[in-house]
Amino acid sequence: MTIETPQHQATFARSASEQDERMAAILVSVRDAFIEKGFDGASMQDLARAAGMSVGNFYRYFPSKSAIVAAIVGMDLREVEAEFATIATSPDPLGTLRTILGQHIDGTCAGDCALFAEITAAALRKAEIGGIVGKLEAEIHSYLVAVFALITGRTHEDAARRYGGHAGLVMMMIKANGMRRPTGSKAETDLNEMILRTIDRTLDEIANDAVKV
Amino acid sequence: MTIETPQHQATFARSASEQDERMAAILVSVRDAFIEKGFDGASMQDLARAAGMSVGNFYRYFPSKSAIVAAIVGMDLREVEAEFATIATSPDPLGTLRTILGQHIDGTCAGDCALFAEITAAALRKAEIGGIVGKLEAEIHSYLVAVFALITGRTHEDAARRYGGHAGLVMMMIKANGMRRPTGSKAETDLNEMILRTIDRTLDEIANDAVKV
DNA sequence: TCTATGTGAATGAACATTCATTCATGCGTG
DNA sequence: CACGCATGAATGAATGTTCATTCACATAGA
Repeated sequence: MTIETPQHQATFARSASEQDERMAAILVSVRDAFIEKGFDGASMQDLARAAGMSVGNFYRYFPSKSAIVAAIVGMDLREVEAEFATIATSPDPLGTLRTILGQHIDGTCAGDCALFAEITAAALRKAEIGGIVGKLEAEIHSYLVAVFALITGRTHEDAARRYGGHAGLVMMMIKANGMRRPTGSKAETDLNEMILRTIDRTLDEIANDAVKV
Repeated sequence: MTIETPQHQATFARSASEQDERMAAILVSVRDAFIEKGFDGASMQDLARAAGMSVGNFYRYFPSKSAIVAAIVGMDLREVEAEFATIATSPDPLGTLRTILGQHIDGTCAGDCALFAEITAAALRKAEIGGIVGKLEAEIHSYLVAVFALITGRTHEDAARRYGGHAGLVMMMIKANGMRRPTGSKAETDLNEMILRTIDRTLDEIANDAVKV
């Protein structure tokens, strides 16, 4: 079983967009393998099998495990960018931000949480991955600050000075929430509610700090 | 180089407390190896070397990696228990709790954070470790609720119902904070401050909810 | 001597990485 | 159109390494 482009087997020399699609499909499969076995736990043969291809061919796509993580993180970043684009162009940026954050908290998050935890752990150990993750987080932080600037009518610099901590807190909560083991207990829903409340308050604090018109 | 008890080579047939000390010393060394290489990344020979003993002998102490994690978590639990004992017997439980939580946030945390991240990730993957960690977290949660009950003059059940989410939030923030990569940037101190503020507010909310006398 | 404590070589499985090879297609030539 | 060749895509066996786990053996207090 091989991963195939929609119209089977596609052409031979692949176009750039076909390659992108291919890459994305591979990353999705590989992600599952990482979730199941962990960064060090997943062998290259595991990953190749998950991607539906031979080991040798897999090495044509990724020269190392770190490269895979970099690719996955890059894909995540593109998703986040899309979300922030939605927020920025929305008639009600704050409301849209709240909605999207709420979805991230409530979302079953399936395996993404596990991957999050896995990558976080690896980032603390391998400098290479630490750098990649650090860049991702810095970019998300900057996007958040941009939204805060938009909401309050402040410059990006001013917003960064005032709300940098707020942005960090929101990110931390989303991240930490994602790394919880789902238990289905009352404690879980209690905490969920508490997180949402805390995020709401944090955003309120910013909204109430908008420059007067 | 071998790890030795203070008076070299110790006696032969060891007393129970000597064994405990030995075990603790081994765990401390092994912890470092886990921090450096990760759960899957650290091999049993790595761990044995870190503990300053032969592979074969190491297996006499721990039959598996999971057993090591269980032992480490058990040690951590005993530390946490000691902290909560201090809080519970303090003349000002709330103040003492604030102080201890503050220390956990400010603490350089050295490698403990990395180990935290590592164990969290492993807990999501290996059911065995998930169970151990889940128990640890449940116990800490219960200790926190007990302190909240003490502070407000409520029963444990009532406190659990009212403040279960609060306890979860505090734990989550301590945990998430511990897993951050130290950057030394302004964003880091901003977030630190924000976390402390959020914890303070959470505790205030509980303190203000004490039963009237 | 007996038993708790310890050693480190040995074993076989799994691992990352490489490589000789095959496959399938596009393309130029006749 | 038919033929053969160049080339990107894919294969999976081979290589040397590391791993978890076991085992035969050593040492030293009791």
